[in-house]
Amino acid sequence: MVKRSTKDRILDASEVLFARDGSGGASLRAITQMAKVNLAAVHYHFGRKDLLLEAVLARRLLPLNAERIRSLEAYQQKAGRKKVRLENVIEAMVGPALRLSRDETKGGRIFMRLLGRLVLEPDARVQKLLTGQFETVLKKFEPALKAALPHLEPQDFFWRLHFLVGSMAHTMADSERIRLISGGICDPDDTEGTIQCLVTFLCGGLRAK
Amino acid sequence: MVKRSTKDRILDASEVLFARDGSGGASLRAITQMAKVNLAAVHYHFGRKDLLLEAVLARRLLPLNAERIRSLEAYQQKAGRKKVRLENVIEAMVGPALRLSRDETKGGRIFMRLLGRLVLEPDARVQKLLTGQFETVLKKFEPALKAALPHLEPQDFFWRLHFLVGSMAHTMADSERIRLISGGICDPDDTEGTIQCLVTFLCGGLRAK
DNA sequence: AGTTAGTTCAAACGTTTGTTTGAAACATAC
DNA sequence: GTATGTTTCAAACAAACGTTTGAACTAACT
Repeated sequence: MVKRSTKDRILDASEVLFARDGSGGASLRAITQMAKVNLAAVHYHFGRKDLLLEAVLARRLLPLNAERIRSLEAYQQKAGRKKVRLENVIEAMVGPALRLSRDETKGGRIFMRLLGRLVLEPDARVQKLLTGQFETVLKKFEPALKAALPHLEPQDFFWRLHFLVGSMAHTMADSERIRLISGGICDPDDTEGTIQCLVTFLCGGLRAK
Repeated sequence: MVKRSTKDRILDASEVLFARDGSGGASLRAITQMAKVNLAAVHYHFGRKDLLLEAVLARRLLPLNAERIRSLEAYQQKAGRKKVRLENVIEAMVGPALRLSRDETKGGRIFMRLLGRLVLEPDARVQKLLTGQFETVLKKFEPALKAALPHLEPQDFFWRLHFLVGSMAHTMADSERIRLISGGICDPDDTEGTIQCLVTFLCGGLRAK
């Protein structure tokens, strides 16, 4: 076990505590205490509290979106001249996200909870960051999605995209409630099963007349 | 214009500021200032800050869930001996919620944003309150839903219910992003249109093979 | 008018907050 | 080994926080 750097230890602790207590609720003292780091180290490495939050986000989101685009391009390559099946487009969109949300070595549930909370945070800085990230992905996916759903009116197209994001975000962020509500029947730790279940649901909804 | 009571003014302001800044981020000083009320009035009327939050929630959630159940029972009555159509069950579930989320005289968007934030708040007290509210509704809806979806395995049933909640919550809580992302094509202020769109999507997803 | 219960008020309590400071400790180069 | 730039540290800062207090006000009933 290599000793992690001060910077990484701060990021790890921030992720946990921002997710648990909110970006406003988590105090730098709690963070530095958990990270076993001096209080002033935060300001030395990140400047201000909100810049620390940005760093926590960027660490996970940049690789995630790169992976989504890589996955879509792999499906496109495999399809050759034909258009990619809707199931595959959706899998490329939600699969990497859900796998990340279950990968505890990369923040996993904790990071997803944080993300879910930030989506509704009206802070302009956070919103710019999130919307920017999402639009990059959307730009890449929009053509493939429209090709797979040629019968959809533009209005329905965007609404259903919106509903898709909702289901995905809720499934990523809230992985334990389903176990409780289903009385143990559903197992959120079965990542690939969950993905398949979600893809089926979403494709059904997207194709609905 | 009748002057609202101190208690109501506190609830109104709390709703706005809890939604904007989170339950931890909103200070009692900001709330009482917006409500044009003395700081100590909060403790006089509600005791503690978290009891104030509970009161804000109860004011909207109790009538909402009553309305959902009333609506489902109306459909059941109309169906007589036959089982209620899936479209109607879903409408009874998401319709009242979405209408509330667009009714600015009853908190509207603001309250929904608050609700969305609280879903991911790990505070045990808040979770108990929310899960309790949801289970009351679920108990009432479960038979009708299962009857309308007889082919579904229990596991798929609960997962899809989970996805439904995600789409619904996201649509209620985040009403402006869709306008932005769709480039103005989608209008979240068209409440009934949104409901119909969402019901179609959800039924498609729920029925998917 | 006098009494009482309900409500509002300004002021203060002790904590905790994000941020700053300047010195100490560390590593790397010459 | 001394000098240089980077990182950590304990201590302090003003500001904001939730909560408490006791007196002042209001309205209703005797």
